[in-house]
Order: sequence, then structure tokens, then C-alpha cells
Amino acid sequence: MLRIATVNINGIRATLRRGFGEWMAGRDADVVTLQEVRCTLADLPEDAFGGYHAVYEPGTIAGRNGVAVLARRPPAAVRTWGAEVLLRGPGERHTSTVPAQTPTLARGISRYAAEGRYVEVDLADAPLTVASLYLPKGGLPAHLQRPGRMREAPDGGAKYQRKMHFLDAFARQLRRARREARARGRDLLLTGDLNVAHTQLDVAAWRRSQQAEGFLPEERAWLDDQLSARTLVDVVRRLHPDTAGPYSWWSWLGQSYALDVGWRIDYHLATPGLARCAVRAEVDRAHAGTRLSDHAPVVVDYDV
Amino acid sequence: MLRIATVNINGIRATLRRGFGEWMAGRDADVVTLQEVRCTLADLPEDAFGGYHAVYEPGTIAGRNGVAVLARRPPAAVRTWGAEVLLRGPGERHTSTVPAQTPTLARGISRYAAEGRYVEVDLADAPLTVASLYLPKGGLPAHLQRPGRMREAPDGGAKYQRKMHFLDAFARQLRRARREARARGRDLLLTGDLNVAHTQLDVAAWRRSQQAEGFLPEERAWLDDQLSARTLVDVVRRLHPDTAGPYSWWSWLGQSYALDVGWRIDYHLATPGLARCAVRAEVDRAHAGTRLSDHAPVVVDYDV
DNA sequence: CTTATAAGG
DNA sequence: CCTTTTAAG
Repeated sequence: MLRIATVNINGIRATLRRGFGEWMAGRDADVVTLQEVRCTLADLPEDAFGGYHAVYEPGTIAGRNGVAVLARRPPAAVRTWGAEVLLRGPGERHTSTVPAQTPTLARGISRYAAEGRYVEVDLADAPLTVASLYLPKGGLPAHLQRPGRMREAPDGGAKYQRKMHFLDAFARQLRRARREARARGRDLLLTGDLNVAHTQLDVAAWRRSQQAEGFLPEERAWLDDQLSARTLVDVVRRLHPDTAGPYSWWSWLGQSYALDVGWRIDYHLATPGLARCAVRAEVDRAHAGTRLSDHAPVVVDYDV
Repeated sequence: MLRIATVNINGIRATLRRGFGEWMAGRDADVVTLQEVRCTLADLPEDAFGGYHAVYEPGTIAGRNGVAVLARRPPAAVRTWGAEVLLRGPGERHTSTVPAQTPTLARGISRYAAEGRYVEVDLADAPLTVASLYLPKGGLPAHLQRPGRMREAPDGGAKYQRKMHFLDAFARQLRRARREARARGRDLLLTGDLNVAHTQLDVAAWRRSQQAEGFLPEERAWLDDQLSARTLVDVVRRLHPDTAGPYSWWSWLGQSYALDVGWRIDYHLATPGLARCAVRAEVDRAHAGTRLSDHAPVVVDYDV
């Protein structure tokens, strides 16, 4: 049995203040993937990752993004999109910076290679490659940017276009990752914050969110494309085919969390063989009193 | 009897959180001058100034500087270096922006006119002009910027030079202000954060601070020049000629405040007639439990 | 509403 | 060590 969790922690220093260490100790996961670690090597607390082996791709933008994979057993291989990667063993004070293996980069992805948005590891526990992914939040296309809808200055759809370009390039990169994992005799599990909700079941206020970034038709169509070929399976949805949610993100504003007005934008997307092994999936809202971040961990047990 | 206090509040929103309102209510001052108010008109809390008439020169740099004079009675006149000034009566919700009177500007001062560093008012209570001044902190001259001394990147002495240029221009402006006050039949009281300590009595760790900005020979000489002609008198020092301190600023770092390892950089500088009226001076460290900011109020009673 | 940064202190 | 802005979420 392999327990794998994914959570966008939105700044590990803040999340540690809120009890991330205790959550890790109590959650008993074999693998935890993180998004938005948001710190440099120097700022990573020594004991941040408890008894786990940490693989961290911070990216080059200070204080932003940063994806990691924590695992009980030292990973058999580590790959990023060309960036160096930080490794730290359990209980070690020292973090070493090493060149990661690099898959063949798909067209268009290289310009996003140093942003701290993707890292994958081959687990020692099972014939399985686990990836931690953080897709851009994006923004609204120009024609939806009207004063009254937005607090921010209109950007002419720049963030939206960048996200769509990223999604396009990432789709190609993902096909490659699937192929390369298969060639290695491994299943692929893509975890993380996609910043896209798939269907009406995935957004509590779906009706009024149809012109919100993350639930735009083009974004939903993109995610649908990734899932419709059945080369990757949305594991949590497979186990909960008819429930609204379970949501994994709630706005900090107002009473969103208390009222469970959330979004399901954090996923386990697994190759079919692995997806069939998933026996239990839940979003972990049970952490004592406080939220760990604006996202909650998505925890899945795989019977491998 | 006129009680006048000056305090650098280092962000009025933070200071209000720490009980500035309670301090104002309990301190029973007739006039309070503030430095580093650090907010725009829109951010100024409606009840920030309790029962006082407020005169505020925010400057044009968002979130920085900003000097004010609070007075029980509405001031008879308000002057800045050309900037508009914000006025708010006691209990009023509304703040009005009005052109202030402008003294003749001395050579070199106009480039600093919109920084929110100087405002003066003619009190209704007494024949007295009270100014609130916030001088730049500055930095080290180039020859003292060695790695190991500084955490920050060396700037070639730019901040130091800018401060010295400001001091030079302000000395001229101050002479003018004195002259104009006298012409109006008023004493002049210059209060605020000069970011310069005068003598060894004014810096707890004076020996190791001799190469620190605020206690450099050139800065001390400048302040000495302002005081040595006896056209302005350091009121607190006059009443406490032999004591170390009383300090008005302590670093946030370490135990500086608890150990009283501070600096006296906040002053009441008065024309001689007024200075002779000062009967009591103290630095108010007595605020319940917390500090209001990194500075403490300097409170003087004038028997006018 | 929250997390970062950077500059200023 | 603390407060602010700014950008991002």
C-alpha cells in the first residue's frame, strides 16, 4: 500500500507556522508532493521535511513557485526540465544542489523550464514515476476584463495567453513523460495544482464562476483533452464519480472555507494501471483548527 | 502650560494596532507632532486622531515618510514646502486637501519639497510655530562601505551624500523659518526625527557607533552648527545636561530596547525664549507593555 | 485574505 | 527585527 498526498502549501514558512510538521508526522504518507514552496535554499528550515527525503526545484524567481517531492525512501531518479535540483536526506542539515536528469523537452516548454513548476522522481518503493506540477493561475482573456469584474489593472489578456501557451506546451511534455515512463516500465502519477477545474462538479459556485480564470471553457477543454484519451485518469473523480467536490482550494476571502465554497483544482492524474490500484481518496480538511494553506492535501491510497 | 510631544510612529496603522489611540487619550498633550505616518489619505483611519485637529503632509512617495501635527485647537496657519496639506477636524470623517501656505524656499530644498518631511503650523494656543520634521536616515559614505560592515549592497555613498545635501539645504530653510517666525512675533519649535545624534551622551554604544550613519562626524558637526549659535536650543538636553540619553530610538533587533541601548535622535529644538519656558521633559517609555514603534515619544511641558 | 519580495528603517 | 509597497495568488 502506498499513500501519496499532494498539497499546495503557498509558502512553506507560513505553512510550518501552521503545523505542517505535525501534519506530516500524523498523516503517515509515503510520498508527499508540494507546490508553491516559495523559498530559496537558504530559507528552507533545516527540519522542514522531517524524516523524508526531499527533492526540491525552487525555480529562479525569488519567493515564487517551487515544487518538491518528499519520499520515505530515497528516489531512484530525479528529473526536471533542465534545472538543478536540491536534495536533502532525512534529518540532514545540508542540502546539496545537483544537476537533475532532463527529459527531452517538448516544443515551447523551455521558456518555462526555470520557474519551479515541475519535478518528477522515480520512486524506490514501486515501479512508479511521481511528478509534482504547479500550473500558472493565469487570468482573464482581454474580452472578459471589464472594470467592475476586476480589481486589478487589465493586462490585455497577457496572463491568460501565457497560461494557455503553457498548457499547450505542457500537453506535449506530458505525452513525452508518459511515453518515457512506460519505456522505463513505470506507471506515471501526475500530482499537483493544475489551476483548472474540470467539470461543474469541481466548482461549488460553478454557475457564477464560468467567467473566472480556472474554469474558462478553453481551460476546461484542455483538461478534458488530457483525460478523454484515458491515457491519464482523474483518480479522485474515479473514486467519487458523483459527488460535488471534494474541493481542494478555497479563497481566503470571506467564509469560503467554512461554507465549503471551494474548487477542485489539485489532482492525482494516473496512468490507467495505477489508477485501478487507487482504493481510497480524500481531501484532508481535518488538520487541527487551522488550515495549512488556501489548499488542502489530496491524499490517495494506492494498493500497489 | 502647553504639553508638546513628538514621536516617529513608523506606520500609523501598525502604531494604532499597538495602542496609539489609548496613548493619545492618556497622554493629555496639547500638540503632538508625528513623523513616518506612512499612509495615504485613503488609508488614514477615520478615528486615527481622536479629538485632535490633524494637519498632514503625506508626501508623494507611497507608504513612506509623512509628517503631521495634531493639535487640540485648530491651527491659525499651516505651511509646507509647496505641497498640499490634509486637514481633518476632531471627530470628522472627512479629510480635506488644501493648498498650504509656502515660505520662500531656500536654495536646494525644492527637490525635497514633496517627500512628506516637513510641515509647520502656527498654534492658536500661543505665539508659537511648531514644525514636524523627518530627516533622511542616510547611509555610510563610500569609504566606510566595506563588506562585513554592511548587509546591504554598497551604494557608493549615495544615501549619505543625499542626506548631507538635504542637511545643507535644510539649514538654510531653517534660518528662514526662524526669521519668518520672529517676524510674525512667534517663537519657533522644531520637533521631530533628525536621524542625527549630537554628542556621546546621545548614543548608548557611542564608541562602536562612530562609523554608523546618524553619528558620523559630518552629521554631528551639522547638528552642532544648528545649536552652537544658540538661535535654537536642544530643550531636552538643556533640562538634562549630564544624563546619558534619554534615548528616543532603539533598534528592533536583539534586546536593544530592554537594555536601553538606544539613540537620542528625536528632538525639541526651540528658539531661546521658548526654550527657557520648558519645565519638564521626558521620553515616554511607559506605554502599556508594547512599544508604539521603534521610537518613543519625547514629551515636553512649556510654561507659556 | 494571504504569501511572498524589495526598500527603507 | 519591523513596516511598508508590489505582485501574485
